[in-house]
Amino acid sequence: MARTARKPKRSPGRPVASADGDAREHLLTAATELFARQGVAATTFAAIAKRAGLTPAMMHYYFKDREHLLDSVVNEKIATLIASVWSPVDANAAPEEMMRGVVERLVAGIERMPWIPSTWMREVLNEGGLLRSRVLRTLPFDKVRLVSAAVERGQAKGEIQADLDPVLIVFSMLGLVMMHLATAPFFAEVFHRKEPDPQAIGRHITALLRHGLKPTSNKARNRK
Amino acid sequence: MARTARKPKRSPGRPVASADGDAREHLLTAATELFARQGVAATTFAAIAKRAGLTPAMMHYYFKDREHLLDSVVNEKIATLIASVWSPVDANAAPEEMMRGVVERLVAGIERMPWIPSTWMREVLNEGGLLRSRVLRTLPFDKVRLVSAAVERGQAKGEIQADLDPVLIVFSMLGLVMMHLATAPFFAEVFHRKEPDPQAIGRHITALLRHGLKPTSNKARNRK
Amino acid sequence: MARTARKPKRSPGRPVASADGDAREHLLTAATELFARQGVAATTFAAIAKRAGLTPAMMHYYFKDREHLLDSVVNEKIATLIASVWSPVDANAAPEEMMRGVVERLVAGIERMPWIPSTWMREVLNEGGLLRSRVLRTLPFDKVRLVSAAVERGQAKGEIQADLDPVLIVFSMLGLVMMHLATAPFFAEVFHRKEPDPQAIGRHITALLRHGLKPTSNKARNRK
Amino acid sequence: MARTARKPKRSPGRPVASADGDAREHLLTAATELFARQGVAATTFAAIAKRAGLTPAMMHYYFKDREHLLDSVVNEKIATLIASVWSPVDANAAPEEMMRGVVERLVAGIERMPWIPSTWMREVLNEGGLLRSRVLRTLPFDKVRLVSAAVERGQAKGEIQADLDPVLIVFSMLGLVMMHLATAPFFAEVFHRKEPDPQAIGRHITALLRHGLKPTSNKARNRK
DNA sequence: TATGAATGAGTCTTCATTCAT
DNA sequence: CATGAATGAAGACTCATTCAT
Repeated sequence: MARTARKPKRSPGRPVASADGDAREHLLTAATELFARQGVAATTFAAIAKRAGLTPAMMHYYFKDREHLLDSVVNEKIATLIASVWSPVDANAAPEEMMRGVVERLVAGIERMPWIPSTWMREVLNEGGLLRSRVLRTLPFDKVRLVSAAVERGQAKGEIQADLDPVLIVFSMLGLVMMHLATAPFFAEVFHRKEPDPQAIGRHITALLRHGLKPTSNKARNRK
Repeated sequence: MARTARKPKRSPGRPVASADGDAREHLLTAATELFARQGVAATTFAAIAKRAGLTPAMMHYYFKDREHLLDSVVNEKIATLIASVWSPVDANAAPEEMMRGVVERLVAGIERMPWIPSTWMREVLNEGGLLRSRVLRTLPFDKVRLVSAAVERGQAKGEIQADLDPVLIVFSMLGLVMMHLATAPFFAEVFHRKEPDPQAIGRHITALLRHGLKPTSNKARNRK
Repeated sequence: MARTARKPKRSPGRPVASADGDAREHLLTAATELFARQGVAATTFAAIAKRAGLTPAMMHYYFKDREHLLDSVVNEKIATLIASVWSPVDANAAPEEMMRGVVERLVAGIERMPWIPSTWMREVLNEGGLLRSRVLRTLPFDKVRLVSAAVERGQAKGEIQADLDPVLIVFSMLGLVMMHLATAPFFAEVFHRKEPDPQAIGRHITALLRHGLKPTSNKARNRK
Repeated sequence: MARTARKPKRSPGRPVASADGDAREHLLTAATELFARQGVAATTFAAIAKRAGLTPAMMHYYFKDREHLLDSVVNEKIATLIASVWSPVDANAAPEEMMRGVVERLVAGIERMPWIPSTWMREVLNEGGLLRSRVLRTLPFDKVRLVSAAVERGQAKGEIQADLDPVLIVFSMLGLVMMHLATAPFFAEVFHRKEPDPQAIGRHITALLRHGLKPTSNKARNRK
């Protein structure tokens, strides 16, 4: 009896949701949330529409197509974040300064779009990720190279560890941020601790990047 | 559901593929490879079977259904790797020693199972990952806590940076390995460089964990 | 499960069949007819849809799945018949009167839904019948007990044979109706006679219930 | 973990079940039991084999085919019962005597093969029943006509109600037996009473056939 | 006799996509 | 803009059937 056979009513046309007007934005938001939670492949048009209180047909009205939906997510959401993170990079800044800035802006951006880290890990970094090639086209390689070059200069001056790969280190830095933010729920689940807040994670990563495991105190330094 | 006599036109039952015997192992291998490349959700039974030169029906013959297939992957493959990484952890070792061992064994294990990092990131760390709960059950929390405890002891003795979270650091360490190994193809694709080999990545991570960005030379140290 | 863009070659969505509007009702009718002829287990979604000039997918559109379809058949069709048969039963009527009314209304109902007897025998009375538990929930036991009680009163007054089981007799009565109506085609097939019409069967059953094999004695005849 | 992935062992050939030798008979028995419970359409070769402790392949070894299995069930089991019921019919006996004999032998036969009533109702009487045409070929129409003829003679002599159809009455008689025996579990389930035993059902039917609902008049009672 | 491996066909079900209204 | 109806193309899963061993 709990089972309810669907008896479709015969009354077309009257809109139901998106009372505030921007149905398209609602749909895009619903899409990003589901993508983060379930991954792109597992998210159906119907699910997105339902979450926004609309019908699957509306998805096609606004986005035409699965491909176009992904285009919209990347171009209207992810590209914006990327730009906000990398645009301010200044060629003349010190490498550590650059990196601190990038990390800070990334953390800030993710606080506005919490669905980013999960989606990034799943759909961009992973081989076969469904947003990968789209996102790749929006990456500001020139800016990234600016940072690598700064690191190399720092290594030449003896201010940065020579063992580090100057390109990989950019990945390490961003990857640590994404990974820790993306796995915060996992971490909480596994260790039965409360989810670490972004700020705490930021501090942890900064500390790690600055000095690695080694302490900076005189005591430790003297003991060596 | 209708069970009526059904005479096949073509003769079934003639073995065609996997003449070398262990069809099941072939299928499992095909599955892990596709899972790594496309993700679990996007990998169909048919695709796995085809890759092993068999029919979808054989997937059901050996694994019954999707759930059981995932069980098999976790229990027969991932759990083995996890055990090989964590079992040797010795409660009395120094924290850095412990962490070095874990990283080494993990890198070695991944060299035998290159599909691990991608799958781990996508299906274990990610919320909604399809192997997550299964893998969680096989994690040796006691061993992980051993490492955290060692880090805490190190911090108490002033040998390890106090700013680091002793539990998060385990995640950072393993996450760096997984992330760099998983994104090696991405890295190569983005920067048009050859894929970094696991050893190089290992050295990079070790260097980062030891000292962070700071160089270890006297010069740098003195300057402070 | 893989959700990749899929551009249909041929244009979907063009309504083709059941232009007269109530596709759902058509499907339900097709279902009951096939259930009666082949049994529930042997009736596929595809067969039902085809009979109504639609596609299997439409079955899922209207009924979600097999379970819900069966729910619909029982709740919207069988339950209605049952109610029409038993609701009018009056606690104060004489037992023979009650039974005559039930038989009459049942025969009348079956003339509107000729698929009932076959389905009832196969899917309700039979152990393992696929509608059994669903139908059971809709049976008006209180009304049935009213009849049994009336029979018992009749037996106490010596107006009804004491050898009869007052509950079984309700089954005998309904069973005779169902069985004779269900097996009318069988009967015709076996004896190469034309199918007996419901009225003829009704008279036969009434005669049998009244006096069994024995001819009406003078005494009884006079009493009338 | 409860989930057990099947790891087929590689050891062919050694029989497991049917220690007493007659595997074929075991399979046939398993088949009839499942047919009675679930119906023919819903019973798979695998299910039958499993119930007999054998593999589906053995079903084909012994019965070749689904069609041949049904042939075997009818020819080796049902036909035997039918013969035992009808063979003894004596052309010269009184109609009531004939019918009493048929009912008695049928009840006795069913006590040896309790799966008969359910299967008969589902697969023989019902249109589309999967054993129908096969069973039809084994029916002794001459014997059935003997009974009808006797009933007609009885009606001519005024010893049997003229309102009864002399052919239908044979159906009524056998149908009552089959139906009450087949629905005994249903009856018990519905009324929360213990399953009526065949003897009680036999008495009920005999009483009903003899006099219908009417109590035995003094005259009739005295005649006995 | 008996088994395990293998297969093709078919069933249920989901889904992206289209279109008339 | 929005909906409901409709469809074809898969995907998971089942099963009768076959064959080498």
